[in-house]
Amino acid sequence: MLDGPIRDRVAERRELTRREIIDAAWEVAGEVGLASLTLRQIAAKVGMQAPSLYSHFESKNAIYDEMFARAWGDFEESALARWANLSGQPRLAVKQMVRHFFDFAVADLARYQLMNQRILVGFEPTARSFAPSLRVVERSAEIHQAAGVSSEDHLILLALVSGVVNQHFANDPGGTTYSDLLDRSVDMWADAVGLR
Amino acid sequence: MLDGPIRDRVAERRELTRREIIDAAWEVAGEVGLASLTLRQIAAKVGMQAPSLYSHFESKNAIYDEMFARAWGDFEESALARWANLSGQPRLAVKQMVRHFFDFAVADLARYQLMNQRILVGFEPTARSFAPSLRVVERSAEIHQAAGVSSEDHLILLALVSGVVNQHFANDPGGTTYSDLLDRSVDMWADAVGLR
DNA sequence: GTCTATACTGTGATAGAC
DNA sequence: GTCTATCACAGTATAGAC
Repeated sequence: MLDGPIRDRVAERRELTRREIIDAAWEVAGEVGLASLTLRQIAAKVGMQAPSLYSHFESKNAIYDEMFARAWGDFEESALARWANLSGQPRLAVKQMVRHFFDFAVADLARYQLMNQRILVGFEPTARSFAPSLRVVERSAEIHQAAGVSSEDHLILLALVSGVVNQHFANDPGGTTYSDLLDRSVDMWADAVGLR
Repeated sequence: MLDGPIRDRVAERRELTRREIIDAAWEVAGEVGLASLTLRQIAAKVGMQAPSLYSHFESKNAIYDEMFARAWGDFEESALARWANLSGQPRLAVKQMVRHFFDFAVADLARYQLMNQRILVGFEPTARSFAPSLRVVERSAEIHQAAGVSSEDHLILLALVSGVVNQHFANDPGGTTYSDLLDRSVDMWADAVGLR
């Protein structure tokens, strides 16, 4: 006999379908915008009728919630992996963290809006979906505190980076203007807070 | 006989009604969010039936466009008035400009979203409505150039300020966390660019 | 210029057959 | 679990009486 827990093929299949739906939702969001995405569009993309989605998600907001959780979960995963071996030079380490966030944010407008802006009116992420986001900010705060950065200055760094991302999307999406400005921005901040 | 052009009472009345509608639209936007505002809600607020709005605006986007123009027009008016007598000390002058923008932005989320973020999917401001926005940025660039600030550093300042506003709305709307951080943020930037 | 009436489309969501 | 059929409602927009 085989050891270990018995695989639950039904649950696995269900989870796979949920993932398919979320992937389709991201595709649609990229095409028509996060706010104008409709259940019918998602269903069409995944080869279902719209009502069938309700076998997998109890509402449209539940889909948004899963998208939110997945987006922050993905970022957390990639971030924690990188942050485990940052440069020993604090300034360089910060630049690495910032660059990673910038690249991740800029890669997908809809995802960035869902993760970091309040553009969906009726939607509030559940506590469960919000958890990865909290962990990432917390971990970033710890790293900066260890480097001697005050919590206020940490907030300013986050504001600066989010601002550069915003300006990128607003004024030069697809261009490199703000990507080119990123390192200088961080240097300014690092100089001011006295980071080696 | 009286001199001067004859008043056009009809046109005046029309313009007044348009203004009433835009004011009502801002009220509704503040209540339900910029994107979920409906013509029926605006009409109800102004004491009309929804179709009657089409006597004054040719579409919903035309209403958004007028809101956009009015918002930037208002900011331009108040900004140019202040910028005419800025402090002679460059750093203080920048702080005054930034503080004014921050206060204006933070006073109204819906207005800020319309002015500075792309949250409405089908909407693009017309060239006419976009003009005040361009003039403001242009004037700001001139002032900073006169103070010896490079155009790159000017862009970084704009990013920084927009980032602080964003973090305010995202993390502490109604609070003073980011308002309190604003001066220190600008000082960091001013130190880095060597502003007196 | 404003009204009533209405057209038409699209939305999220539900019921029940299979 | 997916389907068809349908609901109730809101969306923008137009026609025509007054």
